[in-house]
Amino acid sequence: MAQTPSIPKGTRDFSPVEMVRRNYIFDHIKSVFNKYGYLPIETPAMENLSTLLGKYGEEGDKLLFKILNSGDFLAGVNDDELKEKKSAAIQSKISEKGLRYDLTVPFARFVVQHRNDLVFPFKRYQIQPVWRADKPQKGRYREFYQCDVDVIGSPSLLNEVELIKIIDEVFGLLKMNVVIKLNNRKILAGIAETVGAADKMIDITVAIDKLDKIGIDKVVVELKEKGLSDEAIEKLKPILFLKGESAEKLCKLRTILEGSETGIKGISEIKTVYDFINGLNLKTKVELDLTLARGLNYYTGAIFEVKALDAEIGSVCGGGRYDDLTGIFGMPDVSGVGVSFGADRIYDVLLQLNAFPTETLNTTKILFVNFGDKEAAYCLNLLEKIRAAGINAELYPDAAKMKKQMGYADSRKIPFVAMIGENEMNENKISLKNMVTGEQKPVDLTTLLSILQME
RNA sequence: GUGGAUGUAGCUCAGUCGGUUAGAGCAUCAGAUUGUGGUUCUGAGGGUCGGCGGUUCGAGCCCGCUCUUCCACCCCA
Repeated sequence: MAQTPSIPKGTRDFSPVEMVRRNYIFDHIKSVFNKYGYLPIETPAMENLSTLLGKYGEEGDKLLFKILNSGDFLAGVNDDELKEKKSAAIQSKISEKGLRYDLTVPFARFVVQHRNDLVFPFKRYQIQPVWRADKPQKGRYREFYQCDVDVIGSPSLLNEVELIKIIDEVFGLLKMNVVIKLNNRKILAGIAETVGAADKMIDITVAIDKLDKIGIDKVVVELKEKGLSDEAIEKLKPILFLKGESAEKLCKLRTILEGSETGIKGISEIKTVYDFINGLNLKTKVELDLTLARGLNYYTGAIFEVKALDAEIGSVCGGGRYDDLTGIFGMPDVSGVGVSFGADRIYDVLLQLNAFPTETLNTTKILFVNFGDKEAAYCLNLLEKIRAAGINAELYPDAAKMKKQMGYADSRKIPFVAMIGENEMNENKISLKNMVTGEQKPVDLTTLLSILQME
């Protein structure tokens, strides 16, 4: 063999076993989405770059995969630009399409484009791969699936509550222990306002997000670097060290943020959500986490993040409310909220915890041994009847040696093998072998069907 | 984007101080067994030692560059 072929960095092949497991995740997620009245959509893998650029911040733009224009892509580039290797200037001329980076922005585009055909509030789900030109590492891929649920066109906090319920139900079905972390961008804005650095909200949230990891001293250093005054930092400190249960924290926070209208609004939003979910029978803990920031800057209200409790991995689900995502596409004042399940990370967690059900790969119930053309033709008739009864069955395609055909059944873990040679054909019988017990006996078709259906 | 590690058969990995023809287990294929799998025994195939260049009489081993994979940071699902 020449060189073994390979696939691009950060991408993966999925074997049949892996696909069975992935479908196990997708099927459960879909069933919950459907149950709450969400409808499926799909959008193309590639979007116009104008749709994608500028929506994910500067970092995000760098992580977009760009698609080279077809045909003579250098035609519009002038010699000077080429000679000076001005990548940025040339890029916009040679590439006008890119692979989608998430499902939310394409969804916003979809909503604006089809607004006249949609009924609002529009509840949709979308399960498709997305691509990021990130450096791959543990739990991070360049091609991965997101499972998005969003409701757009309704400002009601009942939607937040519904999403929390959906998260609770999905992870309940998958038997995964998780904690839902909840925060609100308005509170973060209120904090920034209160300490007198309203314009530094993002910097403040990113820094306090690291509090657990790097400790207060380094956070202070980082905030100073970002240009926050000592005075502001002193005001911020008591907020960072708020202790207690979520309700208690909220109460204290309300006093601190008194002067900020936005902050108070954020608190009352969170409180409303809590009041609703307290009446529900949630298995998952919903924790108020003031350090939860989330990078995407289009969030304006609630933000969610779900962490697996029994595995060291980043978040397995995240999302939030965005008040004006469609505004950038010319449709202002439409509020939406949604979350995204990271199927690949959920997969990694379940695998690590050995939490996949076992009997998932027995796709074929019975294999017919091939003894030659005459016998095979006879088997084909039987197969038709067996399959009509809803049983997965196959005939070995070649009249290979018995050892080979039995070995095939064995390694495919097919539980039954049917052997029909000249004798069986004459007697109108099927020699049925149970591959688990090794037991073998001649049966007629009716008996065979009832044995297979019992399993 | 920054820093660290890694790469030998399809897979997991040995390979001494730089020294003859690079090994093992698993997997694959064939035979023992022409209508019976798993277990066993015998045999076979399979290598650009990640790639390119350098040092050397001689490189899987030393040096440089590059790519891959993994880990940390940044960020993120």
